[in-house]
Amino acid sequence: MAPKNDEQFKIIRDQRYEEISSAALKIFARKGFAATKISDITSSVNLSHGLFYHYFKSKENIYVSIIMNVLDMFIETVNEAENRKGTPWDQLVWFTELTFSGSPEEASDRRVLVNEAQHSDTLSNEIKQELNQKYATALKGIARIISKGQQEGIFVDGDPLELAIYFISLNQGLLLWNSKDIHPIKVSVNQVMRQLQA
Amino acid sequence: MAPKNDEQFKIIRDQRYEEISSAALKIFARKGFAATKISDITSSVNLSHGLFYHYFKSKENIYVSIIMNVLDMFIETVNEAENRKGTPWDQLVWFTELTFSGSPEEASDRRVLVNEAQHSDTLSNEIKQELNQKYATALKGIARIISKGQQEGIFVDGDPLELAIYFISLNQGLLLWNSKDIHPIKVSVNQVMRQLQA
DNA sequence: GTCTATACGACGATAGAC
DNA sequence: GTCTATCGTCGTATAGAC
Repeated sequence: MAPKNDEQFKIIRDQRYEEISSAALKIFARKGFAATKISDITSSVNLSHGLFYHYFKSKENIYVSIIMNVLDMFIETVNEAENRKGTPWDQLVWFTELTFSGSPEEASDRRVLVNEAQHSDTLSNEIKQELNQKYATALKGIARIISKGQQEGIFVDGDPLELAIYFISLNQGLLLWNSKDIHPIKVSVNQVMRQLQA
Repeated sequence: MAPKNDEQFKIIRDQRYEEISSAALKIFARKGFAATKISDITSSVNLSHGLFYHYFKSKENIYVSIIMNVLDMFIETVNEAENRKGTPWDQLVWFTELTFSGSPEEASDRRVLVNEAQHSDTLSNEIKQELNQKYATALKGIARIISKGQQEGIFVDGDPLELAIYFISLNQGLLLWNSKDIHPIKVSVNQVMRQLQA
């Protein structure tokens, strides 16, 4: 009986889960894993300390789940770009525009977060490996697009995987740049694409 | 009397100071400020816990002093490039080669460290401002080189400061890339310079 | 100058009331 | 399901012996 209540509970629970994750992402990105206190998260969403642990097993647990989620979306975006209509050039332009569209803060936060996770010593090797694997998957997608573009003669010659690394490095370097408070810029897609132009 | 002893003490103290700083840089870069324990630092250089505080006032103190030092060296390198013989192109090639020469780990560590410091919420605003100012100083140096190159017609058109940001972002993105354990690459100076090429 | 021992506070996680 | 109260641990910084 009352299956409807169960479902509604689940929906509320899921919404709350998302709300907590989203707030936590921002805080983790800005303070780092170690410096982030559970109370930082709970106070930002009006959640009691105790109840937090009904949603997540531990601090590491929420941290890892957030990062995996970000990486999955990253892979998904690359796949969308690859399956899109248009030339490889158009596909990467679309990807770049998407990377720098929307709130710069959110994009920066995601980047900073993943960056810290990949680099940090606090995560176990298994998790870091899984993380790197997801990242590598996305990278290979970019490399495939570049490779196709090379065959069509619109991209510069060279190892597609290496070119993908240059491409991604510039993208992420720019994202990180705009998270600093020095001189934020409106990223020019053309300038980013220059790097690959034949 | 015994001024020689005093001097030798100072030399030993300075050497020890450098030794601690150098070890701490590596650890801070890999674990982040918050996750780094004083004992991590002291145990890596065989220093007792108590004695550490004869060298540095606090954990934040050593952290900030290391970062300021890294940034000063960064500015110094840009100045050297600018005052060098050769075309602006040669100057930036030299700078890029230097950036990726030597131990990739050390270069990555410095980059990761400064990156965290610039982004982190734990540092006071005064310090972050000083830090950003140093960074901006270096950036303006790069911009001047680019501007000169534009006048000579060897660099692409555009706001020199913005182009400097692209240039630095790519450099740093690549440094961060090589600090990940996915697919380290030997950075090609030509590929980096493509971005500025007229 | 170098060490050991300890004070003191902070934080993650849990227990248990409602 | 939600809260408050508390435990246990860890880590910075200091005090004080040698």
